[in-house]
Amino acid sequence: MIMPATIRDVAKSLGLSITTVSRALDGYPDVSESTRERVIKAAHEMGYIPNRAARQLRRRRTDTIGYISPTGMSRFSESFSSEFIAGLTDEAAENNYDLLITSASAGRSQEQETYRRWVSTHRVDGFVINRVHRKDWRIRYLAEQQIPFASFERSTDPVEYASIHVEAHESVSNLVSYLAKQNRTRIAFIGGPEFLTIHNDRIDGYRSGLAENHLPEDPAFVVLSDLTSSGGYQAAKRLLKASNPPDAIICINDETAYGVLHAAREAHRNVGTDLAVTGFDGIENSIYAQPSLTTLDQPVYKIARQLVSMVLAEINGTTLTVKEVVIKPTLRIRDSTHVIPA
Amino acid sequence: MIMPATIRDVAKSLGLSITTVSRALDGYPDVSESTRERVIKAAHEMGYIPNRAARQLRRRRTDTIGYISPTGMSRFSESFSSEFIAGLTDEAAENNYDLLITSASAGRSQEQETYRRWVSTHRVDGFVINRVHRKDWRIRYLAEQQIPFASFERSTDPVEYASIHVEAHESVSNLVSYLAKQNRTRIAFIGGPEFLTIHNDRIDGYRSGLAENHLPEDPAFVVLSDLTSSGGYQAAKRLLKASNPPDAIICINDETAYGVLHAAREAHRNVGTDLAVTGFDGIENSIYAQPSLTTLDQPVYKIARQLVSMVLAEINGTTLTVKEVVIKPTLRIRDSTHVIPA
DNA sequence: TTGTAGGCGTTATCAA
DNA sequence: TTGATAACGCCTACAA
Repeated sequence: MIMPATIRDVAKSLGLSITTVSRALDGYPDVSESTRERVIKAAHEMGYIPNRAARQLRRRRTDTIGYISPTGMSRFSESFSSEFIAGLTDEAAENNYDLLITSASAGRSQEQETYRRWVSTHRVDGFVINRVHRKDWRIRYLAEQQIPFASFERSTDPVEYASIHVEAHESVSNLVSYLAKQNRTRIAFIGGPEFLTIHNDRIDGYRSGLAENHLPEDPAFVVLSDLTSSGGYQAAKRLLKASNPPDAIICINDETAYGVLHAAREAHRNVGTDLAVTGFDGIENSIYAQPSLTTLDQPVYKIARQLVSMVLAEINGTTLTVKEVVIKPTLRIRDSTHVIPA
Repeated sequence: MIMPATIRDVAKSLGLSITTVSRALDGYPDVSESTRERVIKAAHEMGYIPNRAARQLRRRRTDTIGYISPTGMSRFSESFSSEFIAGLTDEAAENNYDLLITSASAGRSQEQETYRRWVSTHRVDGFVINRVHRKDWRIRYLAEQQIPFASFERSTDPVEYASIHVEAHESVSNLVSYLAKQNRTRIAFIGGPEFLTIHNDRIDGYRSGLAENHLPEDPAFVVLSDLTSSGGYQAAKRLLKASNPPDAIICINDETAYGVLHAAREAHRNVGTDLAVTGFDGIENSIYAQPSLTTLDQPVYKIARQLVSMVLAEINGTTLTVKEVVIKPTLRIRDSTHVIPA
């Protein structure tokens, strides 16, 4: 195995001390511009890359961010995950950070143990958290341990932390109004597990929307599901075989909506006219659904990147101007709610 | 931040040298049993965990295995990925290894760059490779660079490497025979991209099966798709609207089969009687499909674990007794091929 | 069976 | 503006 160049090799080749080389490369101000240029050039030519282990040992940092992907019931779709992970990795890599990923069943002891192990062994400098619960153990734990982290969506736990929130209340409410303007009056909602933040946000928006449009809320029109397409399929089947079925179904996410589309097809309902269906996520292939899916699009990749940059800021002690970022999703109107004139 | 105990702390607390502590914990034979016991006890009590960076620096190893998850066209299903990643992580963790994961579009320059970067910066000690192509750049590259790796499925590249292969030729051939015994004579096959190893294995098995049962091969009955359920849906739609449609469809994987089930429902075909449908993977919820899906089940979690243990063996220079492991999938017969007596 | 001491490659302190 | 030197925590010849 060929040994990579060390900082010593670079220093020797220039007749400089390793101290100077180190500082030139790290951008310290107390080094002359001409020297810095020579150093950077030589380092590049020799293919010098600082040894991570040595740097970590000395700096007492791991240059690594952790992401424990929640699996099990109510998982995210593959395209959500891969976009999210791509965003995390790209932002981390650009800042010379690694991303340590593992998956663990959400809420199970396995998950807790992993967090605890990574924290107690200083395995990572910070965390990104996804799929937040209304009361979230992870958030309380990390805050208490004073470990930097940023989360996608917020819990109700009374602690301060960095987060990105996708506005849902108003957006879903507007979605209801949009459907009401199509003279739809029997609008149903298929949600997720009640402990999820996103469920609460979105169902609240649904209720506001109904109220705003003077539509009564029928308890039979609210179904809890599990964010999967098969869950959505089952839920829709139940809704559609009622004596007075809905003429619109708002789904908590795109996956659920996929299942609804299948159920609608089975029930010979004409999606777009007979029955409007909407999702939430804007996952890549929602446009290829049959028919294409109206959805509230959230920029997953961008969100992931920003979460990493927020954690990095926390790690570096930079004070964030905004700790609670709010993003508005984009309504993408497609055929699943589009009444084609007869 | 509280500093974790170091080996020095442990040594001091026992009045021993750090050398002895180090060797006692690493299981060297030249340390008395009584001393070893004392050391282990004290280390445990003090919550001593060796500092990774220091150990890596000294040993010149990263104790990390890399996995670059291929994304983009023809991606695996979420449940495949999470089972696979769980297997990798668990086996790695048990051996005190980390798993560095990222995702990159398969075959794109982004993927190549990531491999090159991780190799050239000695970022990982070895790789696990998934979704192998018939001719696979990654395999040639890693073999050439002499980086330890193990792959799920094999390419045709003439290099030697550790791998796990799930037998498909005979299994799929037997599957054809099973369907033929139900007096099905018009058996179709929906495959994946031709460059994938699994496509070639499985379609070969399909062809052997046809030959063995003296069934003609109809080119119109072989459709290439992309391993996704929407791909399977499109392919099945085409197959089913033919003037003389198939009475059985063998799919390259479960995801594809899901799409086929939907298409069959749309076409009012009675799956199980009119039309048999089979998958390959045995992903967790294949049993919940409507109807439940007959499939060739491969133990993804176990395979992932074994891949890691193979890489570790390579890294440690242990000679593997078997470099090319072959696993037979289990045929799970369910309702999608089960003719319910009238 | 145990201890001494040197060094892995880097950054940080201090002096020049 | 630069350099000598001491850590960071661990492993491992080699010596005792």
